[in-house]
Amino acid sequence: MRDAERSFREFLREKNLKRTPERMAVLRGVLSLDGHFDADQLLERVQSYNKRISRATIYRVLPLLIDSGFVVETLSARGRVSYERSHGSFRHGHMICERCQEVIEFRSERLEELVGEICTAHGFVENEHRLSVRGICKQCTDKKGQE
Amino acid sequence: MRDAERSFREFLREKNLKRTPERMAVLRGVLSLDGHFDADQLLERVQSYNKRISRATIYRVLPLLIDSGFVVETLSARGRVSYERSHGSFRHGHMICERCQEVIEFRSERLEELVGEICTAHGFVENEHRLSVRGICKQCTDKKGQE
DNA sequence: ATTCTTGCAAACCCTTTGCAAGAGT
DNA sequence: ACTCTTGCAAAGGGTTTGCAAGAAT
Repeated sequence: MRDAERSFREFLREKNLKRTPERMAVLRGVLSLDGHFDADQLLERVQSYNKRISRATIYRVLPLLIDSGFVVETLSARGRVSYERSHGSFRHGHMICERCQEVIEFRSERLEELVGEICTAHGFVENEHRLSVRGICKQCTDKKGQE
Repeated sequence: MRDAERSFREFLREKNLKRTPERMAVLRGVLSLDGHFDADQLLERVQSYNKRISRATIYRVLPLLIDSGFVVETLSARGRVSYERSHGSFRHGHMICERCQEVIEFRSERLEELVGEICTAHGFVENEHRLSVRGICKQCTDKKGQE
């Protein structure tokens, strides 16, 4: 968290952007949220620190957090874009159940390695990757069987 | 193509939806488009078959094509959702260059297998998966080096 | 005949933006 | 001092929806 702050300040300095309490509060909000969140949820969290921070600020800071690698965009149900903390949260993929919309996170060391190899083979420098699998979760399959 | 039509009709029948020329035209549009496209591009293509088909119809048919597995949603640059044909196009991942926004497609047999294994381990029945890697492409890395 | 689907245009909703006041360097 | 950032509220732009006319079954 201290590290994150320092690293974000560094990013701001490099880009000649100012370190404001609002920006730091949004960073703090992101760090405090686990899993997926949308702009509204982030706003709510950030406003719990400082009620005066506006929705516009959330939308203005989010791109900075994406550029600096703290946040990644993800796709949640039905065309909605949401966000996810990137730094500090371990890498994982998502399994999204098309029946109940549940999002199951998983992790695979072999997957990380494999992706690394594929990137190297293409001369691509990886920053981040996301794997999402769509299908039917165990619960729903079981339920279906009982019908 | 014939297969796709048949399969989509089957899907419509199962859902008690009617087979209309408009719906079939949107399917045809999707099948004719390679790679990513957004609602507008699809509309344009579909209107080249039948000018009277409206934007609303595109938006109404797209979810059907997603549910029936012909189309998947993907995330393109800066929070924009786009679509991609699913049936008939081989499975692949995307490498998205954060500098030039180029999308490079790749394919890996080992990756397919690995994902299959992971799903099995979770009792998850896979329909489709997407891997996207963000980073810097070879061209941009090379260019950067020359500066 | 009845029910579903379409096109139109208005409504929606999330995101972006212009502006004047305020904060950071 | 100068420039950047913020909040507000209005604008924007893609997506959704109510409705009456028109197809599909």
